[in-house]
Amino acid sequence: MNLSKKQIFMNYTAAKGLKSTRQRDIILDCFLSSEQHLSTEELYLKIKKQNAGIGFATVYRTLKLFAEAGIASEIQLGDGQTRYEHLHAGEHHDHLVCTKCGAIVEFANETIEQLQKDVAQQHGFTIVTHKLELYGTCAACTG
Amino acid sequence: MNLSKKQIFMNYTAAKGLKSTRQRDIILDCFLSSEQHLSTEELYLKIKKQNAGIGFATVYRTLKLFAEAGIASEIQLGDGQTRYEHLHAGEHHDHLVCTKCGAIVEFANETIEQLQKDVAQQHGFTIVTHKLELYGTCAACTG
DNA sequence: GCTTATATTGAAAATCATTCTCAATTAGGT
DNA sequence: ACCTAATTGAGAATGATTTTCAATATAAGC
Repeated sequence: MNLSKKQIFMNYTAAKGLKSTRQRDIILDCFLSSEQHLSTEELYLKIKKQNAGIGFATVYRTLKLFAEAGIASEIQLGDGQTRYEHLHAGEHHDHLVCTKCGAIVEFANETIEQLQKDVAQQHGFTIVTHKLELYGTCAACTG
Repeated sequence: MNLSKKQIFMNYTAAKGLKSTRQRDIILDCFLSSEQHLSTEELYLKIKKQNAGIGFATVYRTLKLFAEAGIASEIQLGDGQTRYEHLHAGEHHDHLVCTKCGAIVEFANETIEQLQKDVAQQHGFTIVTHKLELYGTCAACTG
């Protein structure tokens, strides 16, 4: 799976005439081996531990590149930081966010997706993406 | 309708021991007479045209106060700016956003709301709020 | 393997939206 | 009118992200 993500990214950079660099390899490995929903800064700090000397500007740039290449997608969960999650082709999911402990749970619901399409059609919109986030407290924090 | 929003706000400030000021009156009037979804900066510029000498810090502060008072709510539509919309008690709606012309259409769908609650319950979450945005192109821009 | 053109990098400066600081002003109760 | 606390405006400060730019590294051509 990681192999194919790397493939996709290499194909993308090749097609765009971009170069393959040590930094991008390191950042990609680190991203792929990370849990979901890391913010740019969190990933930057993680990378820095293993490989000093990679600037945060490069991490910002590279994550944007991952998103362009289609192997990552940006999410904003209301804490003012952009996070990136792994993107599996054709898949889509939404988020439950615990406002107390910050836990993030993913879910997918085909019926909701379909209703969204219906709503969009009623208003003449052609939907490209959507964002659905449910904010509240998780089981542990609700106690 | 505007009268009752003013009432709600006056009740809120009174209960909190806050004072009623010229600036807050102007900002409230301007907000109430504005279209939905204005960003803080847009509202600030609109106010400035009519009443020079109101600082942007005051507009920021006052809009936050409107949100606290329950007559406005903050929304983030992915353009990096916080927008405020009129909040009608008990009502909730979501947004269709045209990524070409920036048009924003509101919609409400009871079935989706119910499904969200179901999903949350399945994961043990107690939902407080949610955010649903559909991004795509509106009828005019799709052509 | 060396040259060359171009993409990339790191560091610092710049930007953008928003918040904070603080001295000066103002509202509201007494 | 007087006092106390809330409010204001301006600018500084903040935090996340982007840009700039000179130095460096990569891929392609010879």
